[in-house]
Amino acid sequence: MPELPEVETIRRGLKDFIVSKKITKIEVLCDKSFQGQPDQAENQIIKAIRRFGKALVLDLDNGTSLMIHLRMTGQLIYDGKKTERYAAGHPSDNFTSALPNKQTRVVIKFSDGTLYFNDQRKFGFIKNIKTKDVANDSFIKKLAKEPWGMTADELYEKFQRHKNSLVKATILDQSIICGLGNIYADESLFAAKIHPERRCGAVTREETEKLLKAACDVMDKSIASGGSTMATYVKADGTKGDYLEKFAQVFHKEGTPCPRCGAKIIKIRVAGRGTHLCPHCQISPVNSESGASVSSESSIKKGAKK
DNA sequence: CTAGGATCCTGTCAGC
DNA sequence: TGCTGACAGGATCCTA
Repeated sequence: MPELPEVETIRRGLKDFIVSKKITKIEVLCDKSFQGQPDQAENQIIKAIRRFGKALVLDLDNGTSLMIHLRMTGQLIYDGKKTERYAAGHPSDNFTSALPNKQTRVVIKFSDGTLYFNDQRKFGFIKNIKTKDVANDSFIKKLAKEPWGMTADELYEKFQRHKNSLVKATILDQSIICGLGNIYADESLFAAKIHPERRCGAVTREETEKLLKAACDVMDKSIASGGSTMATYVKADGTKGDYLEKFAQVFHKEGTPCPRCGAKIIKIRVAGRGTHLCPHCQISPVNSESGASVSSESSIKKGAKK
């Protein structure tokens, strides 16, 4: 779940709590969630936290690193001894409830606090690798540039290479453009007025530029507000990051009016993912393009449209 | 090489 | 109330 803005939020927040602190103990509660030797990281000081796309890397004193990927449902929750808590990742009651709990997979202990890695679906992981091998990690080395560092020409060229792919599926591919996930893909396409089922080959250079700019804007805003799901807690005050409520225009908004034109936002399925859009602002290729080669698919109605 | 679908896993919710 | 199937803020693997 966590997309680039959430992971960046975690990195920034966690930095103050754990950098230059020593890991005293790592407890692995679910074998699948930790690859490698946890004890390699014990009694090591964390020198830095880096982010590569949606992955985090903690560099340790002894030349090894801990790579963390939260995938769909991962969370990192730092619990200080003196009641302060910093939590981000997949939103849930775990942010404020007692830990460890049933979804806690790995516990990283410090002398003055504890970092919990929670992950309901166990898709995420932590792994121990050598710091010098980070750049060659199979996941990290495939990552494309993030939207801020990519030019419209570069993205347009990639679209031409994948001209028969659906544009939404393409921008979710981290080797094409890095950082977008299901939320920001939908939000960016809405902002750029591009229907998610358009074929990449039919997206113009100008639209590509709008899309790239939209991706930057949407994620900038999210990072500035602390990601969609972060939360800083003092004691158990129930506050949460609320990107979805404050900034989302279409994501999880099916049935509500489009903020631009008032038409009802709908939810459909594209490339196997729930996809939100305005059927008026984002013109369907089925109705507009001559090709007619795009298979119409089931709309997961809820705001079916009149 | 690209494109599309299944799959990993647990929990929740809608519909019967 | 209980059961069943669909779905979930990700990425990889397998197939054509």
